[in-house]
This record gives sequence, C-alpha cells and structure tokens, in this order.
Amino acid sequence: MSETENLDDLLQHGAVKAGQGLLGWRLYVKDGNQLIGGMITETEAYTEDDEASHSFKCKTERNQVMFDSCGRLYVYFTYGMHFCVNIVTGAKGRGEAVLLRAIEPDKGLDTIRARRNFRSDKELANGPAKITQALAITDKDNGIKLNQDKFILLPPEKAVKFCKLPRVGIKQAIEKLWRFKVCD
DNA sequence: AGGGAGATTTTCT
DNA sequence: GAAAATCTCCCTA
Repeated sequence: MSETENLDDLLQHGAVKAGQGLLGWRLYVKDGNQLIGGMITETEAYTEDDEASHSFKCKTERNQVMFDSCGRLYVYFTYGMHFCVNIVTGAKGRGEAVLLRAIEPDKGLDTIRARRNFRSDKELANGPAKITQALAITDKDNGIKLNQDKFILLPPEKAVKFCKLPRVGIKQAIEKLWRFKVCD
C-alpha cells in the first residue's frame, strides 16, 4: 500500500478519527529543492453536524473545499489578518476537515525562524496562524491536494500518545473534546 | 509569567 | 453591522 493510500484510508474515516490519526504525521512544503515543515502535534476536528464548524448546514463560497474529496487543504482568512489551514476529510460531499493547530518544525528551520521573526523555537508554529506563517501558506493554497506537488504529508516514524481537550476560540459546541494534542 | 486589549478585514446575518 | 477555528504587544506583579 502506498503512502497516499494510507493517508486516504485515514482521512476517509471522518474528521474526529482523522484528527487523532494525523498526530505524528509530518507536513512539508516544497520550496525550491528544500523542504520546510515538521511533525503535527495538535489538531481540531470540525464536521458538518457541528455548530462550531464553518460547514455547519451550509455550503458557501468560502467553505466549499470542505465538501470536496479528502486530502486537500482548506485555507481560510480570519480575524482580519491571519490564515489557518485544515486538511479536508471524509467522502466528497461531506463538509468536514481537521484544523492544524501546532507543528514542531524539523526541516527548513532557518527559513522558518526568519519568517517568524527569530522567536524561540517553541513559538515557531505552536498556533494555527503561526503554522501558516512558518510554512508560508496563504489563500492561494486553498484546495490543493497533498502528496501531489507542493505539499507532502509523511506517516509517523513512531506512535504518539495524545490527550483530548476542548477546542479553542469558539463559542458553540464547547462540550465536544475534539482538540487532540500530543502529550506524554 | 500571566492577563488583557488592540490590530484589521472577510464573511455571513 | 457584528463576529470571527488568532497573535502580539504591553502592562502589572
């Protein structure tokens, strides 16, 4: 089974499972012939039946990528100045995705430090909008498929443990423990 | 080191 | 017209 088939298998089982399964995977962006990125350490799941989701009972111009086939990026603009990036999950026609909340960069560190204004290593990509700064992801990348050209997602080198936590920055459906974070 | 406010514009009601 | 899946700076202890 190829890497791409592994990934599809993980993503097709829905955002909640995919959010947990994506922890430990490594996301890289090709920049010339160098790779920039690192390991995914925190995610959140959003589904069509979820009041807090952009896709809740309504397909719009902004969220249409969430309804497309899985393995694509859904990039949106928020708070007047930030981009956030999701990985689309589920079957085509289902509006769901997994928000990437934190990454531990391990390739292209010089480039990332420069983009992040030489903050401490902990602060390089430990937030949804910080990831898009570190990897230079913008609305131009909305809808692009993983493992086709610019974006690469590789399986974990080893299994990771994680905790389930409430999601951040939303006021709807706060009872759902759909934030997943790598921990000891 | 921890909390609070400001930045700034798209998207949807 | 208001809220938004946020970040950073600046203030106080």
